[in-house]
Amino acid sequence: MGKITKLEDIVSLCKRRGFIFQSSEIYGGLASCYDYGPLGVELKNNVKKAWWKAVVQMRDDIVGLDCSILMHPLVWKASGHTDKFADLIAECKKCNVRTRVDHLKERVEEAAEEHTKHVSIESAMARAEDLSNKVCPNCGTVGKFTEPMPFKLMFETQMGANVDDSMTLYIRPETAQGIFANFRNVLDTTRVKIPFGIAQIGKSFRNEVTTKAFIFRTREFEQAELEFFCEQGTDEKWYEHWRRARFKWYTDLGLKKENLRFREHEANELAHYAKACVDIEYRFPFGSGDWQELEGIANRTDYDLRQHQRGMRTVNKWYENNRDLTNIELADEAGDFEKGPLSYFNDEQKKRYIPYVIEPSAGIDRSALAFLVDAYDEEMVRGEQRNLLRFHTAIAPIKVGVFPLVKRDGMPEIARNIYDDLKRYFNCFYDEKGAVGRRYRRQDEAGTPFCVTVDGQTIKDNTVTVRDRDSMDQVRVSTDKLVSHLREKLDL
RNA sequence: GCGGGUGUAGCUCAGUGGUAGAGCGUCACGUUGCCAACGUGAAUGUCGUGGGUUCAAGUCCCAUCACCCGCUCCA
Repeated sequence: MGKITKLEDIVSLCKRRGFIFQSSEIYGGLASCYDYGPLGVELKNNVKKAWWKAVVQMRDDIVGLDCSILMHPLVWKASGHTDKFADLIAECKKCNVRTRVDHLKERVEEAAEEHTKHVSIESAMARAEDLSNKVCPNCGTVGKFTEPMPFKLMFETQMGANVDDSMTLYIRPETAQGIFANFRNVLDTTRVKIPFGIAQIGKSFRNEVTTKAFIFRTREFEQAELEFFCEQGTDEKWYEHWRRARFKWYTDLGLKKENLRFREHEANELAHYAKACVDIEYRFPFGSGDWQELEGIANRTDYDLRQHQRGMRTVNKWYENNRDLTNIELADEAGDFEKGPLSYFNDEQKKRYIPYVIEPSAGIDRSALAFLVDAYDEEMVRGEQRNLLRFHTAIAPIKVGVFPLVKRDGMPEIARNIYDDLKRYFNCFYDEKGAVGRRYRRQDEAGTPFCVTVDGQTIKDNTVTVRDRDSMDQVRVSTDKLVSHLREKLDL
């Protein structure tokens, strides 16, 4: 690992090389929002492609999906997000530290209420009215709190141009619910059989209480989520399967093993729907909170599908309430919920049931940054420092650089032809400016795995040199074998 | 949201209330036959933003925005 020891170094590298810019920078920036530059968008797209290939393309038991970001409001009522995706926070007037109200403890030492849960704002408000005996966990002051402030973690927006006739919608805080909402459609149209999965990549939005830390926790972010449906009883086996498979995905794409680890969730930090959850964390090379979550793998049980069956039974009530979610209670679960509309029928066993779900949920932005940081390297070559990004070939934004050795004797024309040919297969970059060594180094900094150079010998025997980024070694390859040579090397 | 810090060229950073700077990078021309060579030249600045004090503000004051560190938070 090179000299990246601070987050600022990463921010600087990302800016300098055109990977990531601050959003709206010319207007002074917008907190927590970032843009991907020319190299960054290639990197990010490659990360998404690699995920899709491993999770969808290479598997017979998983299909893809791309859902709209705006969904029916009842989706979020049923999923629990409208109630439970809101925290009530009070601030200690003495030390100004904010704490979730449900985390506050009585002054009298009570049986420690370890199992904290998100609850609806209404009930939390009712329960939290009296903070006079609560202790600030930071400074120990008793009963000096501000009024509890509700935090809405979902973005809201209006649908409908006519102001009088518009409806408040939520911008999805996770892609998962779109998958659950389409469970029936996929069953009916694709001949999948349990166990099977549905995968989706897309943007999600959360009003985090605090953001900070570059792109690790942004309010707009991209997720790659798989909902893998299986029969209850097999869920633990599949949970183990996906833990291993997802960890391997990161190492297969070049992340160093010593920078990756699992972190099991304790029982008291599990989400309201989860039976088990583990994070895959990456050790970013800076600061104190260096291990950061890249992906969480959760056993969501049959919670979501059962909840949506309740949601479907609530539609009329919602409509009668003028399409207003407030003061609406989710309909009770049917007695025979296992035979409901989101159930699965196993034709061999003649058995109908609501499947369990294993959910690997990866942060694309975080992963892209981990790949970037992990690939960064500095080394001394003949007394000069060489900066390079040792990207896995699948991740590298540019696959091949194409150069004429010098800008004469017909070399640029030949190199151009080769470039025009290669770019049909790979993302290539043509460069004829300045000394060739400089061009090599520039591609090293962008992480380009191979550079093809046309030289004097090319004119005589139609061979070119192919230079390897990591070793800087060169081999001569006949131009008519160049595409197949690079394809093999790049595994494309 | 609290405390601390930062904000000047694409990047890293100098800059004493009085002409806006360096290194690296970028571009052009020449040279250059394989790893950041050299020469000549050039471009690039709302000094984060807005107000105030002053004859004069990058510099002093106020507000604000953004980022970093710590706390806090985090399905």
